[in-house]
Amino acid sequence: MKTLSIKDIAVEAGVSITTVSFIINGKARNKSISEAVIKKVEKIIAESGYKPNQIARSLRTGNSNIIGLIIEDISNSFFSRIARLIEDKAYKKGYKIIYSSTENNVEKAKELINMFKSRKVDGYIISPIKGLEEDIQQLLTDQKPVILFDRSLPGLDTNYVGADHFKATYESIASFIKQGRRRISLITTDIDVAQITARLEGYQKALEDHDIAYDENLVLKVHFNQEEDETRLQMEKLFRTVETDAILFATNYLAISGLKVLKQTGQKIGKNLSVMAYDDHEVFELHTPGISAIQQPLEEIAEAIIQLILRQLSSKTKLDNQQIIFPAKIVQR
Amino acid sequence: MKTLSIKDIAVEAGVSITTVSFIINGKARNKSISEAVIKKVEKIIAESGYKPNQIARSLRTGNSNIIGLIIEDISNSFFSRIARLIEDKAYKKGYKIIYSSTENNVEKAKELINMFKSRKVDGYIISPIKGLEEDIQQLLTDQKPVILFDRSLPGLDTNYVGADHFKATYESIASFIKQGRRRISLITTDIDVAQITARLEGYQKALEDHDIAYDENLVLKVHFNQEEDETRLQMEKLFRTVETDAILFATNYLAISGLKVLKQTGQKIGKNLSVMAYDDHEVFELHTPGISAIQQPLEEIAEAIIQLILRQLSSKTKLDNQQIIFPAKIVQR
DNA sequence: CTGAAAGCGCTTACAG
DNA sequence: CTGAAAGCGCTTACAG
Repeated sequence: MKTLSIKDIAVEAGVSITTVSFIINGKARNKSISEAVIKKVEKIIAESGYKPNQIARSLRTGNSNIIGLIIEDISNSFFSRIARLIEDKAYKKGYKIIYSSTENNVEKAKELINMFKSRKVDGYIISPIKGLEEDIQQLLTDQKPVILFDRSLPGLDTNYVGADHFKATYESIASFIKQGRRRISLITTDIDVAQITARLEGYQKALEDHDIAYDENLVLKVHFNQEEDETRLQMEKLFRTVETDAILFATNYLAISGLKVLKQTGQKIGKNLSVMAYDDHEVFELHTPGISAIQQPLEEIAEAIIQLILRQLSSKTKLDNQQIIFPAKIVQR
Repeated sequence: MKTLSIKDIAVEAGVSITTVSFIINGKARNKSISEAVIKKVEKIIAESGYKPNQIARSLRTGNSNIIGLIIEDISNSFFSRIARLIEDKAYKKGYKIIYSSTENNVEKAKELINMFKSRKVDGYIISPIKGLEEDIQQLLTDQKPVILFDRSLPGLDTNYVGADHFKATYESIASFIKQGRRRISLITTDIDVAQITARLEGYQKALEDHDIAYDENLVLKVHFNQEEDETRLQMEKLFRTVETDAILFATNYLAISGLKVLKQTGQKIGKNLSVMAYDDHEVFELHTPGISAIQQPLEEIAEAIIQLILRQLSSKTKLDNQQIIFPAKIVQR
């Protein structure tokens, strides 16, 4: 069974493909096609189950109704939740999402952008990594809507949606200090992106403001793409050799690994040790004792991203870029 | 800056677009294009950064190098992990994945299939729901590669990759009974799909084989799309009113909700209550006490899916459908 | 060894 | 009120 084309419909209805096209695209009234013809063609379309070929439409119009979403890792719950929310909202507006994970690999990320380009996606939602500046600048130069989220890239003037990581980290460390903690450890990753470095800076500033000396032995920068076993070994060593009364984990997967290590080594969280995680996760609520977490407002972030990109997509002229920064919330457990 | 087309390259090189096309598609030697021309054209392509327009290519060839992935919910960790693995493997073979969540909504799922159709995806990987039989049959009739996974649809002769849910459930219930449990509760959902009903059947058969009467008060079927609060209320009521010494949760998100309820009501897991979850989750390993779980072999499942679909994609002739069922593993904690 | 031309299925400026 | 025709950027059968 060959799939139907606009021509088949036109022949069947005894009109030109132009007329059919106008009707499909809701331009019929505009173009003053007679009601009778509209009715007839619509009936034939409905009965035949004809669906316009989007590929042909894309080739002709240059757009695709697809938004490309580039994230670090879809299996990370922060990203998968955001992805679900974005997909949902985009879908309601007639846009589809095509996504891919970069795994923090610059080469893969560049390829993804190229692939999205050659597929003529209408807009880009990117959680960027260092090294993509040029590629993203090129998209901007080509007048493509680009929304960065979670992380921004210094030197690029783009739309950005994120949370105030510096402030959230600062406050979490301050809350540790208020509890009387002095030997506060930060376990973070070595990825060189703004949202991670901001967490280190928030940590340092909070210590400084409370007259606590920065001790680099308390800071562990885990290599991004290493095996979890390796990460756990490093943490175990830190916990064994350095005296610590509080730990802030800069990502939820680091916190999960850390909790496994603490469980295994039998170190109890509570009177002598406080723990907090960046980005909430079901594990933390259910853990005994509950683990405090810094929560980014996922729903608001997703909504802001979609609003920004739709605004760009529907505007003929270049709009001013917006930076939308949401406060993150500390959930004490 | 206009994007380059094959014509620009042809003009620049002083050859026809036919020649350029042959070179791009690796058919140059085949078509006996001279080495000198090949070199020259390749150089120009590399220097100009020209990327072929995939939309035009798709329109002409009828395929897209895109595989459509239709799942229940990308934010469910079972699906997001599978999605990541599939994306990874597909990517290495030059295929891209475009995904969407059905949210167990038949209408949305049908729309997604239609959208994928009109985007001319090369193949479909679907975790199906009841009501899609006709649409999927249509894809098969159109000779499109279709792989169902996680759930199968009775009456459809397709490729299928999944786990033996009946056996896994049977064994988990049997292990409860071996521990001396008699009042075993099953908390499941009301979605009418094979992989969920198989879990109920495994539960019933295990009870029967061990001469334990089936008691419907012990079985809770939670409505799929309801709010978590509602689910928790129902569970709380069950735990309060019905005597239970073991609980099998038929999905990981139900188990997570259930653990929250148990935590809140102060019911301890251990001597008087065993708990097991279907599909593992980080929560279960870290929970105190650890929660046993039924683990599907995600890596093997993803690999089998990709193998099957690539096999179909690269074969000119119709291949026999395969059903690949992996055993699930019980992790006792 | 290489190219002119048809055609994939649409949209739209133009003409009547 | 409606249609013929050009063109989006490719691939490929055919011709030389």
